[in-house]
Amino acid sequence: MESARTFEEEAELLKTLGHPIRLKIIEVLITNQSCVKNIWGSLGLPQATVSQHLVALKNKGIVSAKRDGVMMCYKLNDDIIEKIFNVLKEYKTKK
Amino acid sequence: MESARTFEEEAELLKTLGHPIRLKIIEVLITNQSCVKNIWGSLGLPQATVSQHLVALKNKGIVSAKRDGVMMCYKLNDDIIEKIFNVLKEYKTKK
DNA sequence: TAAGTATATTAAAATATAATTATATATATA
DNA sequence: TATATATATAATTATATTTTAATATACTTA
Repeated sequence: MESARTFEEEAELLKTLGHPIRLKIIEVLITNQSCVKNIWGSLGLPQATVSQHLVALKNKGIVSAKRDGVMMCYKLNDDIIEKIFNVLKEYKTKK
Repeated sequence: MESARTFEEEAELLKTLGHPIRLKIIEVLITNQSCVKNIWGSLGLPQATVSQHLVALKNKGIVSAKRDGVMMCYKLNDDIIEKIFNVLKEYKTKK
């Protein structure tokens, strides 16, 4: 018998995705994997801010990182992120 | 020409969905529309808690309410919610 | 209209999250 | 080894969210 779902993990995932900067980062990573400098450079955001959001994404397993020389290269871990992102494109606010 | 997306609204939507109680409420509403008492009764949660989460969901246009006598009947507003919910079912944490 | 039921609102306290600035670490190269 | 570059971490401050309890409102029916 299946016990009632708690949705704890699913909520964590959505909550982590639910930040404008993190969505922008994900948009970048959907196209290509990318190093940190590339991300903050293209988004015009402070390095530390981006780095902290990347930590948040990594802690939830949404992205993973690999060192390449001086640079850390981030990529999306799971197809599910792109799927959610695509569903989101249909979204229009109804106030 | 299209200016860079801010993802403000999308982030708000995901952040609002990203709470375990609200996901439970949504799970109930995917099956049937339902009055408040039904929701807090079946989830075993305080009335005020459920009521406040319903306000949050309504403010984002995720649910809408209609009075039926003493009762307020809530339903999901947008297919997109069920789509996100379905994508979420594939999700397994990678720590 | 009084009493009961269903729901909403408010306020307060606890906790969590965010941005900024400063500093630290790791690697590469002269 | 000294220096530059890329990234991470920490501390601080500001803001937002969550929960709970108490109270208020709306409707129904006797």
